[in-house]
Amino acid sequence: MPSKRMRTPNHELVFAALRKTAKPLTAYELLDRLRSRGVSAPPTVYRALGRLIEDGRAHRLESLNAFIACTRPHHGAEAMFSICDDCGSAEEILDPALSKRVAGWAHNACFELDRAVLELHGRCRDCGGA
Amino acid sequence: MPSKRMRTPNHELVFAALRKTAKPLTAYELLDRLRSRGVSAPPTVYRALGRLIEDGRAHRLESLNAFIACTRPHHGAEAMFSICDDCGSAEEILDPALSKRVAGWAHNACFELDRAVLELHGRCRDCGGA
DNA sequence: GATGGTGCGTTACAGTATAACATGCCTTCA
DNA sequence: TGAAGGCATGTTATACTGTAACGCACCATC
Repeated sequence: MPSKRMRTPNHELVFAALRKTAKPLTAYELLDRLRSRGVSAPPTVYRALGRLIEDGRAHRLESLNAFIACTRPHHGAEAMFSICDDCGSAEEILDPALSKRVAGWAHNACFELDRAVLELHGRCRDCGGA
Repeated sequence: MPSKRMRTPNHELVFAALRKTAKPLTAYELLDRLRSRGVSAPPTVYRALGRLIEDGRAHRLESLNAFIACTRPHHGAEAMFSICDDCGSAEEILDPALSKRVAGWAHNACFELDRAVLELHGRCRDCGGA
């Protein structure tokens, strides 16, 4: 029998809040935005985030302690981001050559890779990447 | 006139504690280990860590909220790590091709790169990377 | 109608990081 | 000599991030 787990109103509230902004949001920012919708405490937010991440619908940005919606579901744990420290926006990086290079390194080093955290900080095209 | 900033006993205490272990340490683990040496509160540890990082003598592992000594000083912000989720060890990755690929992506995307956070989670050679 | 799985609300707490202010030690330079 | 400023530190308090542990409700199954 496959999983019994379902999508719930809380999951969708959090997901919708993430999608509404271009910037990653912290769990507490999400909480503030959803209090009016009945979300009252951190565990609710964290539980929904955990679920969205499991399901590939959101990602955690480790270097910001923040979360972002993932529109295009992807394959492995290969989620890579560019983060603009000026405007706060973050975008998913899709670069197969880069993914391949990471996998190649792991293979050469006999490292059994589970998850790659790749987050590039700087300034986006609009903010000064002239 | 160059910087007046000096290395102080606190910096060296923290640096020595980091070097004494193979595993990354959190700020509070460092604090516990250094209480007997007179370090009494978080700000002291965080200030020393900030300085060590500025000076290229330590790195922060974003996905662990932990810190590790950097023996070989390096060039840019290119610090990349493999992290074993079994034994807790972390090792610096030196892979020029990978660094180049990251820089290449940034260039193509007109992204002005300041700092790359690259942390690979999995199992090291000893722990199961058979 | 018992049982068990899953999600939720709530409280309390653990873990991570910094603000703000006071003190002391230098160096500089009048 | 001594006033002034920079830097590191000590101390207290607080902010931010994340989880444990409990109890309840719902729903499916048998």
